[in-house]
Amino acid sequence: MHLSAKLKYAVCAMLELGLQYRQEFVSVTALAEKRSIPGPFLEKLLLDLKKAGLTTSRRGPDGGYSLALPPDEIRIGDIFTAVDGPVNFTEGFERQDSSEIATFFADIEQEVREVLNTKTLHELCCHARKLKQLSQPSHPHPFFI
Amino acid sequence: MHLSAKLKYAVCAMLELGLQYRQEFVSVTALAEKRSIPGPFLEKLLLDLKKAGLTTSRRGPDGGYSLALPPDEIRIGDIFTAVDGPVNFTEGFERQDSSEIATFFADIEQEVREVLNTKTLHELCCHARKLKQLSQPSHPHPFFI
DNA sequence: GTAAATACGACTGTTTTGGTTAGGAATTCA
DNA sequence: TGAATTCCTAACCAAAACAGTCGTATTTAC
Repeated sequence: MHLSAKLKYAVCAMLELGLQYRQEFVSVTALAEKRSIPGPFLEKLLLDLKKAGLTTSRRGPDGGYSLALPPDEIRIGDIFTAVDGPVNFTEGFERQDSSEIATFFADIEQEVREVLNTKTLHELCCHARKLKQLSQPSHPHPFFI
Repeated sequence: MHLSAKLKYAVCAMLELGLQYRQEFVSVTALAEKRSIPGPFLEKLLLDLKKAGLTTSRRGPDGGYSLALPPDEIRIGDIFTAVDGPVNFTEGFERQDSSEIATFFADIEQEVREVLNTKTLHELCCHARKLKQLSQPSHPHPFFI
């Protein structure tokens, strides 16, 4: 079980939008360059995220995309669902001779959903900021100079 | 996120082998008919499961497949891994500019693995037996006759 | 030897994935 | 008004993955 390229791009883009939340709108081109994502592909992606209510956009000069919600109200599972559709482990098991498996897997499916819905974009942003701070401290403490 | 047909077939087959554990070897043809799985496809599948150490086989008349381990030592996650490869949420995020995401998703990946490794084939078998008993009680209690 | 079964590899058609191209519509600013 | 900038939409395409078949070799039991 692996993640599609589309979903990985989506997570990258959402992280970047999360880090720039409440600043200016970010153009598709800028996002694509910053995160090395094929431009036109990212465009469709951001549109999917918009349809799912996770991003919002503005056209014209200085337009671009932005989060539609604060990062702590966006769950990682929401990104999965918006891009790849909902986690579904029971589809195809419903036919009469394996409905036993369907009910068993409904449980597993629910637990996986909870894993994805427990973590938020805000947590990912915090994690990213912390790592960046450790690797390139831009304002070292005076004591160490 | 959905399950491949291959994986669904594998779970069906493993359940059937689990229900018949310690009885005779089950031929691919018999399994395929019982669970409505395309024969030649099931064949490759059972071979994958064998390579992963989950099933064992015997050739010749009265040959067939059987579990290589008792059902309570086979985790649902083992079936996933054998058929579709290991759960991998971090691959592709390792490149320098998104290693932050890789480390964040390593956590999520681990939690998903735990969900799949917590449930065993034995539990699935029990679940199936219970449902079957409820829907078609072959030996109803004398009191109700 | 013959029949029954697995083992193995090559092959095929369809769907999904990853991505491009081209043009239209909205917004801003001069 | 009009030109530049940006999102929006749809059609298109190649390559890979998926689902499944076929043919044949090998092992085993009788």
